[in-house]
Formats: sequence, C-alpha cells, structure tokens
Amino acid sequence: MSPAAGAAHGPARTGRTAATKQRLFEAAMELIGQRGADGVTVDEIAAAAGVAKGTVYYNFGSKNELVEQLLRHGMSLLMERLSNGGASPSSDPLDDVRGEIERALGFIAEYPAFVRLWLGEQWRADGAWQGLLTEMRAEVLAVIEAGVRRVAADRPLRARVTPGGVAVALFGAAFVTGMDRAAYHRSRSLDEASEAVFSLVLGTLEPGSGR
Amino acid sequence: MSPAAGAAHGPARTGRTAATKQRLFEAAMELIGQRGADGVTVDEIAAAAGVAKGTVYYNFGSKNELVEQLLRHGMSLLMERLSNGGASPSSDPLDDVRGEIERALGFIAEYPAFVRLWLGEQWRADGAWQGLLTEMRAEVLAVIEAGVRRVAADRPLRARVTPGGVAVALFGAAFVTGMDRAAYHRSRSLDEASEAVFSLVLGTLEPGSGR
Amino acid sequence: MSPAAGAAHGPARTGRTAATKQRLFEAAMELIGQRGADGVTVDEIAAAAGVAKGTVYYNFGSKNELVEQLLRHGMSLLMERLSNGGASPSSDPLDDVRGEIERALGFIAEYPAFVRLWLGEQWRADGAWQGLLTEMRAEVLAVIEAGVRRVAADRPLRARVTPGGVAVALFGAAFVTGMDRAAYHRSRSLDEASEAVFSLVLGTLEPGSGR
Amino acid sequence: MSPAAGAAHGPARTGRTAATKQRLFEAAMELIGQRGADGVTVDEIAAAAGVAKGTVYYNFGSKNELVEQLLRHGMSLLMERLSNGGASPSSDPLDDVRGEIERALGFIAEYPAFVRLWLGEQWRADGAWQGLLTEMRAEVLAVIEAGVRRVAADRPLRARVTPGGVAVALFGAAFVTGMDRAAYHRSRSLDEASEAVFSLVLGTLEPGSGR
DNA sequence: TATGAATGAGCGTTCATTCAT
DNA sequence: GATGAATGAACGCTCATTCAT
Repeated sequence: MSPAAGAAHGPARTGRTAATKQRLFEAAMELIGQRGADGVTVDEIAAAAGVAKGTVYYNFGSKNELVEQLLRHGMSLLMERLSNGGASPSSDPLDDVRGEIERALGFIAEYPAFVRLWLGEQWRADGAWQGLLTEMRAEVLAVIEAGVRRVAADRPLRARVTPGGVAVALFGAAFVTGMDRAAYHRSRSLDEASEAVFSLVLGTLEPGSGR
Repeated sequence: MSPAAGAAHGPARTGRTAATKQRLFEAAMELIGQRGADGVTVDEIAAAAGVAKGTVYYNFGSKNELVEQLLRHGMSLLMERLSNGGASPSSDPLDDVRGEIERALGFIAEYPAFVRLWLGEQWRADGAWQGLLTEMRAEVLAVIEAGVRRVAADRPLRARVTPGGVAVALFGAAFVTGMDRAAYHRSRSLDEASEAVFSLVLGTLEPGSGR
Repeated sequence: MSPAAGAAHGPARTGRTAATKQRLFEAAMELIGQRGADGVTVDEIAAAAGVAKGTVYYNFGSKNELVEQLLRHGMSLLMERLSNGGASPSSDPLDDVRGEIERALGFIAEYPAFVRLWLGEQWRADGAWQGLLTEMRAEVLAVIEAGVRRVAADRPLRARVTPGGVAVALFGAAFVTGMDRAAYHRSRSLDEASEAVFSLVLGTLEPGSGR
Repeated sequence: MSPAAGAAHGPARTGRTAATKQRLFEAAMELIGQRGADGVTVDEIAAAAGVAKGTVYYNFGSKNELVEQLLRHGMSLLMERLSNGGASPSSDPLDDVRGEIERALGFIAEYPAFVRLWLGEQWRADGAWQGLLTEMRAEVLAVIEAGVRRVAADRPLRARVTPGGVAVALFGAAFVTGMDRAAYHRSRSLDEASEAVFSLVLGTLEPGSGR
C-alpha cells in the first residue's frame, strides 16, 4: 500500500519522504504555474525535482492528485494571508478592506505560479478539479463579501449594489490586476495597483457617506 | 493546395467551403470554450461538425490555426460590441463608460465560450498564441483606458489613481463578473452586475466631483 | 471512363491533354528525382505543374502509375542513348564499349533525376514496381553484356572472368560514377570518369592481348 | 529521462535495456533493409521485436534516430571488415586490394539489409541523414582510394586515370555486384564476382607494368 | 523508499484517393 | 477535361501509469 493513499500533506512521516515531497511540490508549482497543468509532463516535474519518475507516483499517486494538493496548499496560504494571521480588525472596516486588497496583491506577487494555475483552470467546465475549484472560489468570495458587508454596516451602499456582486467584481479586479503586474509590468507599483482596486469599494458607497 | 494556406477568415470562396468552415468554427468554439484548447481533440471537433477529421486540416491547416482564428474572430466581435457600432458619444463620458460595461457584460453572456477560451489561455506563459493574446489584451485595455481618460478629462481622479491601473482593474472586474454570471448564477441580474463594476469607475473620482 | 485506363504515353489525344500530361511529367520527374517517390506528394506535383490535384488522377489514374510511366519513359531514353541511335559498330568492339560508357555517363548527367529515382528504388524488396525494375535491370545488363561479349570475341578474357559478372560490375561502376559526378563534383571531368570506368573493361583482358 | 537522450549505441546500462535495444536493432535492420526506411512503420518494428511501440521511443527517441544508429552501426562493421582488423599489409598492394574487394563482397553477403538501406538512401537529395550519408561515403572512398594509391606507388597508372575516379568506380562496381548477388543469384560465386571487380584495378595499370 | 524500463491508448498530422460539379 | 472539397486510414510521437526490482 503506497503512503500516498491516506497521506495528506501535513507533517510527513520521515525526513527523507518529506524532503522528496517538498522538492516535488516546489518543482511542480513552478512548472505548472508557468505552463499550465496540461503543459507539463510528469517527466519534467521529476527531472526538475531531481528524482525518478516513479517517485512522483510513489509520493502522490497520480498527476491529478499532485495538482490537487498544489491547489489546496496554495489556497491555504492565500486564506492565511487574507485573514492577516488573525490580527484584530481596525476601527474602520474600510481600512481592513484596503489591507485585504494589499495583502492579496502581495500574495499574487509572491506566488504567481499558484495564481496562474488557479485562474487558468477556473473557467474550464470539465476539469478534474471542478469541485475543488468551486469550493475555492466560494471560500474566497465569502471572505471578500464579509469585508464588504462590514463596510456596508457603517455606510449605505448605492442602490442596486449588492455585497455579493461587489465581492465578485472585487475578486476579478484584484486578481487580474495582480496577474497583470506579475506578467507584464512589475513596474506598476503596488500602491497604484491597490489604489485602483480599492476604488471599486469606494465607488459602492453613497456619495457623502464618509471618506 | 489547401485553402488554409494564407487564407484569412473572411467569407470563403465557394458556398460549400464556407458552410463547412462555419460548422467547424461553431463546433470548435463551443467545445473549446467548455474544456479549453488542450482538452478538446480534433476528432471531437470534426465529429461535432459532422465532417471527417481531414476536413479540419483541409480548412484550417492545424489545430493551432483553428484556435487562433477562433480568438481573432471573437476578438473582432468584442471590439465591435465595445465600440457600440460607432454610435456617437453621449454628453457625459460616465454614461459612455457605463454603456461600455453593460455591453461588455452582454457580450460575455452571449459568447461565454469565447471568453472562457480567452481567459483560460491568457495566463499561460508558453502558449502558441502568446503574441496574439498579448495583442488582444493591449487592444481591449486601450479601449477601456480611453474611456477612463475621457471621464478623467471632466473630473479629477483621486490621488495615486492612474487610467492605466484602472483600466486593468476594470477589465478584471468586468470579465470575472461576466464569467461568474455565465458559470454560476445567471440569476445575478445584468443590472446588479454592471452596477458593481461601474462602482470601480465612480470610486476613482474625487469625492464631490459630480454624480 | 478516364483516358488513363488504356492510354500509353504515346502521342496523346488532343493538344490540351498532351500539354497537361507533359507538364505533369516534367514536374514529377524533377521532384521525385530529388526527393524520392515517397518523399513527394501528389499535391506538390500538381502545384509544380500548375494544375489541380484531381488533374493528376484524371491523367494518370494513380501516383503509382505516374511513377511507373516515369520509369518507363526514362528507360526508353536510356536504351536509345546506349544503342547510339542505331549507328553502325566501329571496327574495334573496345571502341564501341568505350563509346557506350561515355554515352551512359552523358545520359546520367542529363537525366540525374531519373537515375536517382531508378537507383533509389532498385534495391527495395517490396516496391510496387518490383517487376518493372527487374525488367529494366535485365534489359540494361543485356546490352552491356552484349558489348562485353563482342570484345571477348576478339580477345581472350582472363580466367574466372565472365561476361555476366563484368556486365554487373560495369553497370555499378558507371552508374555510381555518374551519380557521384551529378551529386558531388561535376568538376570530375567526363574524361576522367569514363576512363576510370573503362579500366574495368581493359582489366578483364588477358595481358598482352591488344591495346 | 529516457536513455535515448545523448545515448551512444555502446553497451547499454542494464541487461534489460541492452536486450531490448538489441532486439529492436535487429528487427529494424531486417525490415528497413527490405523495404526502406519510409516503407516500414514503427509499429511494425515494435511488433517484430516483440515490444510495445512506446518502447521504441523510450530506447531511441525517434524513428530517425533509430535509422541513424542503424547506419552508424553498419558503417562501423564495414570499416572494421575493410581494414581486416588491422592485419599487416602483404608484399604486393595489389593483393591487399584484392583482399579488400573480397572482404567487401563478403560483408555485403552477410549484411545485405544494411547495404540495401545505405544505397537506398544514398541518392536522395533531402534525407534527414544527408550529412551522415555524406560522411559515410567519404570514409569508404578514402579507404578505397588509399588502396589504389598504394598500388599506384609501385606501378604507373594509365593516362587520365586518377585514384579518386577509380575509387568511386570501384565503390560502385563492388557494391552493385554485391547487392546483385544478394538480390538475384547468390549462384554467382564470390570468386567470379570479385574477379570482375578486381579487373577494374588491373585495367588502371599501364600495360606491361607487372602482373 | 525509490527506481526506471516498459506500456498502450490516444493525439495531431499527412496524403493518396474519390467524386460531384 | 479539369477541378478542389472532402475523406479516412495510417503514421510518428507523447505521456500518464504500472510494476519488477
């Protein structure tokens, strides 16, 4: 029975296995982030990690499972980052949202490979990870929407503007802005980028309701 | 010599070829939009169009060329839609931008397959269409940025907000909102969706500068 | 019923057909001589001749038939050349053989494409033209052997040397020398080349038996 | 990473691979020798060797590479045979050349498949192995020409006869004679065949200069 | 734990041939 | 006579997966 069967990616059994898995993880994230899951072969991943092909299967069971763990791992990093490690909320929810946006953009700059993988698969209708991707989207949108609702608790939203709709738009604005920075001009400063995204939040408020 | 050599995708020579190309085009757009270019085989496209596999190659020369023509065709439809068929600008640029957003969302609802194909390939670093995709992105961003600049000509933008940064964020907000509507809840009304996206534009303006 | 059915390549029916066939013939000989029968497509031949693909089939019935006519045609040219148009033999058969060698080398220089096609297919064990090629080989060897026998009628051959064996060796020496000249150094003069090949004939004679 | 990358054709790593490669080598040589490289499919080679198609690619990387290794391998056998395993030269260079001819004919009788492959590709103008074939031709001609020069060192050549020209003619005479024996009448004795080819050498000498 | 030789289903592409016009 | 759109069998090649070691 291979250890891949029930093994989550928690603390691995022995040091040797853990190191191998880690190397495979990093190599896979880098390659798949650059060329998409379909565009990378198991051979390449193994070679990049410096192990034999069979080792990938020994550790992950299948290419699909490897990608799935990649997605889960990246997602947990993102959620951790968005929640700011459990820091207490500031006095103005608007500041919290601004912080969230900045942290999201920072995360994208740090893990562009994961985000590219995620967005690249997100819109497929058939992927093997359809369920997981739907979960991920829901989880992120929930966090964003919560932030929007906290803002809306203090200040009225404009007519026809709903927290759910704003959350989706905010998600798109932030992630496309982040990927664009990563792909085309890192020159666009984090400040300029986050200010543009933050505009979306400001624009949802009734004129004259603070700020 | 096959018509694929050097053939633009204008109206084809004879009625027979034109009809076959059209059927292939539609079948390919549908399938590739759903499952991505890599996820669809030429066999499937041919079968869906009701022709032999060789006919795909007779008409398009290669799978890559077919996808490229799909992208170009969709792009020309989008640009046409965004430009509103050359309608004259209204008195307030803000109304023009709102109209653009609504038309973009309408386009996405109408051609979700094309948009899925586009966004699905956009973030790959290696695609065979890298050059084309970069062009497409630039073209759309140019149109959006022009709209933002027209708005900013009348009203001051907030500090640290630039038309270029806003254009990218707007692009992300609109297209992700549109895809989300297509994929998850068409229930979210066009109105709610476009209002959320439009907030981004409003939020870029100095408070008190009109509207 | 297509005219290809019973049509030899004699004088064609009408001028139009004759011209088309001729153009196809020349284009095919050139291309196939350069790249081998397998390496050339019917599309290429048609394009080089400036006609549609279907026209090749209308005129020749199949690619195989076209190649076969190419071989037959080249063979008839070669036999004509070797026989010197029926010129009467000279007083010394050795001069006749030398003349044959020179004419063979001249022919190869003139029709390298045909010779390349011929030699390229000659050694295959399965070709569609196996029978034809065997005939061709026999026909040429018969002519060569006849020349050798006429020489041997006047002068004794060395021990263990047979006209048949010499004919084959002469065939090889002449055609490889000719192809080599065509492919690598046309610089090697016809004189040098034919002198080398002619040595084979001289060497078959008992020392001191003339020349 | 497959062993095909950069792998010379020396004795392979493990016994398993070596055996598989050997079986593929033999099957490929036989089939390709009979029907030409174009005429044989990878499927057929794999089936003849009793392995899966993928195994051919695992071991050789491509069909082209397989053929190239076939050519190189045959060539090294031929050169070894021609050089007589480094045996010391006899007192008369003429005897050495006669020996070379006999060994060449013996080689052809032993490895007709290789020679058929070689000659079948030799005259193509486009082959993927053009460079290799040119090298092979040069290498063999160099050996032959060296023998001719050694003969010519003792005895004057006839006027207008050059070692280079003789080498090419000798090459043609020997290989066509050898192939002819293999293809049509093994009955023609080795003695008769080599005597005919050897005549070429004798005929290059000034009459009365020995032998 | 890890390896890597072997597999085989499936892919994109080619091309001789057909046939309605 | 000639055309060219359409065909489909067959090809070279890829790659996720298996398994004996």
